[in-house]
Amino acid sequence: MATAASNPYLPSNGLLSAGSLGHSDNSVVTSVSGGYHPSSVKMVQNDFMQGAMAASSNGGHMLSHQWVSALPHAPSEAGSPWSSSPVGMAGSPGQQQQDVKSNREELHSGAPLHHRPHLGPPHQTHPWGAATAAHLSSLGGGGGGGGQQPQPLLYTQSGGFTVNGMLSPPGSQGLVHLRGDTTDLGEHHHHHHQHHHPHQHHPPPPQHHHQDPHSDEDTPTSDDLEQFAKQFKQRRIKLGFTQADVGLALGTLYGNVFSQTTICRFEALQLSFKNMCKLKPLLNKWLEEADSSTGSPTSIDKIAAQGRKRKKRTSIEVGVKGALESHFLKCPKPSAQEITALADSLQLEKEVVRVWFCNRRQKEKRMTPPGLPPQQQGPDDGYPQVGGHDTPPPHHGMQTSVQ
DNA sequence: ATGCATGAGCC
DNA sequence: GCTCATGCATA
Repeated sequence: MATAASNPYLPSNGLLSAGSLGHSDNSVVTSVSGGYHPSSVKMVQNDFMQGAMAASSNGGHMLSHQWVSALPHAPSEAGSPWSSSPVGMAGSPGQQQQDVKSNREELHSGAPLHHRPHLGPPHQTHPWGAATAAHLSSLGGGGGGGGQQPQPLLYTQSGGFTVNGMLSPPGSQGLVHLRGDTTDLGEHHHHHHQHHHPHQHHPPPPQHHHQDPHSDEDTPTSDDLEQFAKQFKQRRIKLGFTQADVGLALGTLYGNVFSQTTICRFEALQLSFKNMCKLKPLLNKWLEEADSSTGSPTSIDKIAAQGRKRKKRTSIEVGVKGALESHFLKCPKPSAQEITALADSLQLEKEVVRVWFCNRRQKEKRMTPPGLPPQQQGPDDGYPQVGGHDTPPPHHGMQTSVQ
C-alpha cells in the first residue's frame, strides 16, 4: 500500500502530488506519481498467478442494463443519449439511461449463487437484448462524446492458418484438444430458444432476422456472446491455456495483442456489447486454431512494448471510497468544479477523483453488473435514490474455480 | 479478478 | 472533459 516506491517516474509534470494540494496522506496512499520514466524493461505479467486464483464465474446473471452499442452520433450525452432513436442504425438502443441505477457493484465478484443452471444457457434477458445489428465498424461512441477508435482489425478470415501462433500449453503441449467432445460447443449447436422473459420488459431489440451463431460475420446477440464466452473459457482451460496466453496468441495470429485483463473481461462478459462483438471473432478464430492444432510447437513472441510508464496505482481507502460512492449516486457526472471540491475534501488529487468517476461510469455500463439478482429497472428509474441508498455489504464470495 | 490509469477520438 | 477500449499493477 503505501508504497511510495522508488520514484521511477520523472518529474515531468508535477501535477500530481507536486504539492499543489499538499495532501499529505491520511486517506490516500498515493504514490509519488510524478512523471514517467522513459524506459523500463518490464516483465510480463505473471501468468502463473492467474492459474492459482480464480473465481467465480458468473453463471449468467445479467440484467437489464444498458449496453447497446452506440449510436454513431449522439450529440447529447448528458441527459439521455440513448433516448434518441437510432436513425436507421441497426443497433438501436433500447433503454439505457446512462446513469445510475441503484445497483452497486462493488462487491460482486463472487456471485456464489447461480452458476450455470444446467446445460442450457441461463437466459435472462440480457441487456443487450438482441442487439443483433450493430456495426462494429461504425461503432462510434457511445456516450456521445466518446469516440471510438478505429482499430485496425485485420484478422484474416480463413480458417486455414497453418502458422501456429499459439503458445504451447504449459506442461503439455501434446494437446488435449477435444474436438467433437461432448463439450463441443463449437459453433454449431445451440439451438435452444427458450426465451422467457422473466420479469422484465426490455426494449424491443431491433433484430435481424437470422442470427446465425456460427458465423461471426453478423452481429451476435447477447445470448450468443454469453454462450460463446462460457464455451470459450471452458475450452481454453481444457486446452491448458491461460488468459494471458490467449491474449498473446491473438497478437501473433492477428497482430492484435491483448492482455490477460481483456481476455478475462471477455470471459466474464465485462466488456461493452460492442467490444464483445469485436473480440468474439478473434477469439473464435483462436479457438479453432487451438483445437485443431494438435500440438503445435510454436514460438511465442511476446511483445512487451512499453515505453510509457504508469503512475503508480493509488489506493483509495474504503472510507473515501464510500464517500465517492455516495456522491456518485447523487451525481454521476460532477462538474470539474465539483470534482475539485470533492477532491479537496477527500484529500485526493483532482485527477484521481475525475478518473474514479470515469471508471465508475464505465463500470455502470458494463454488461455484467456485478452479480446481482436479476432485477431490472423500469423506465421509471431515473435516478438514484438519494437519501437512503444502500451500502452494499462487502462480501466476497469466492469460489475456487480452476483456472 | 479488478481497481486505478492511459490514451485516442470526439465535443 | 467525456466516453470507450485496454492494460499494468494489485488484492
